[in-house]
Amino acid sequence: MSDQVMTIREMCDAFDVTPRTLRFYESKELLFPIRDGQKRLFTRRDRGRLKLILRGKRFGFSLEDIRQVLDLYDLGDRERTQMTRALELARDRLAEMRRQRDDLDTMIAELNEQIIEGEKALAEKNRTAA
Amino acid sequence: MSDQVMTIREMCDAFDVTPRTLRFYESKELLFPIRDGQKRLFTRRDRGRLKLILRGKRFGFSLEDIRQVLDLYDLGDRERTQMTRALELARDRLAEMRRQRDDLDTMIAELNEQIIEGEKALAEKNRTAA
DNA sequence: CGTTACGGTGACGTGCACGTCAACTTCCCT
DNA sequence: AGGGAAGTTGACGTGCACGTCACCGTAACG
Repeated sequence: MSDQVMTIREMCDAFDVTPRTLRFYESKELLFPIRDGQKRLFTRRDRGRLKLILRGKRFGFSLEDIRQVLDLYDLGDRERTQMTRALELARDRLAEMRRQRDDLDTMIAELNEQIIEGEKALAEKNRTAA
Repeated sequence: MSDQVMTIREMCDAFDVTPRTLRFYESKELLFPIRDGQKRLFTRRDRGRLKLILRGKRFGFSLEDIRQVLDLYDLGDRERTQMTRALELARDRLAEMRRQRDDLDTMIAELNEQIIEGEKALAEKNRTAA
C-alpha cells in the first residue's frame, strides 16, 4: 500500500530530482503533497503531474507555463468562464507545441544534413591524408 | 548592397531581439559581426546563425549547447580529431532532438485529449445549467 | 539515552540570459 | 558649431530555477 503515497526520497529516486526541487515545485503550486505531520507524502496525482512537469521543462517551458497546462488536467468543478478560459489557453499551447514540432522537424533534418556533410568532409580529409 | 551586411538595428528589427542580446551573443562567440570602426556589421552568416540560435532557444537548449552545434555548420578546415569530436557531439544532439520530438508528440496527443475532455465537460455543464 | 538518519523551514548563493543605466564616440543634419 | 540619433563599452541589476547551508524536529536503533 505504500506505493499509493511516496516519501520525498522515494520521489527523488524515482524521478531523479532533488528534495529541493520537489519542495520548490510545491511552493510554486505545481505539486500538492499531503502531510503526515510535517512530512510530505506524494500521491499518484503528484507523480503524474511531476512527469508532465519534467517533460515540459525539456522544451523550455517555464514552470508558470507548465502550471497553466497542468491545471487543465484536473478541471473538475470550475466556473464555466474559468473552464472556457483554460480551454482557450490550452488550445494556444497546443498550437504552439505543433509549431514547435514543425521547427524541431526542420532542425532535425538540417542537423542530419550537416552531419552527412561533415562525414563526407572527414572521409575526404582521411583520403587525402592517406 | 547594404543587405549584404546589416546594422545592429536592422538585425533587431528583422529578428525581434534587442541590441543587448546581439552583443551578448557576440561575447559568447555565437555571432561574429565584422567591424566598421567601432560599429558592428552583421553578415549573412551571422543572420543564418542567429536564426538557428533562436530556434534552438525555443527548445530549451542553452546557448552553450547551441554554440557547439553551430560550430558544426562551418567546420571548414579543422583537425580530424576536432571534426570527429564535433560529429559525435552532433549525433548526440540529434538523438536527443529525436527523443524530444517523440516526447513532444506524446504531449501534443495528451493535451489534445484533455482539451476534448474539457470541451465535453463544458458542454455538459452548459446543458445541465440550461 | 545518546546519536544517526531522514525530513522540515528559512535564508542566502549561483548560473544563465539577458535588462538597464551611465558615460562616452561618431556621424549626420541644419 | 550645435544638437540629436545611433552605436559602443563597462558595470550593476533582475527573474527564473534551483543549490547550499545552518539550524531544528522526531522517529528509530543499539
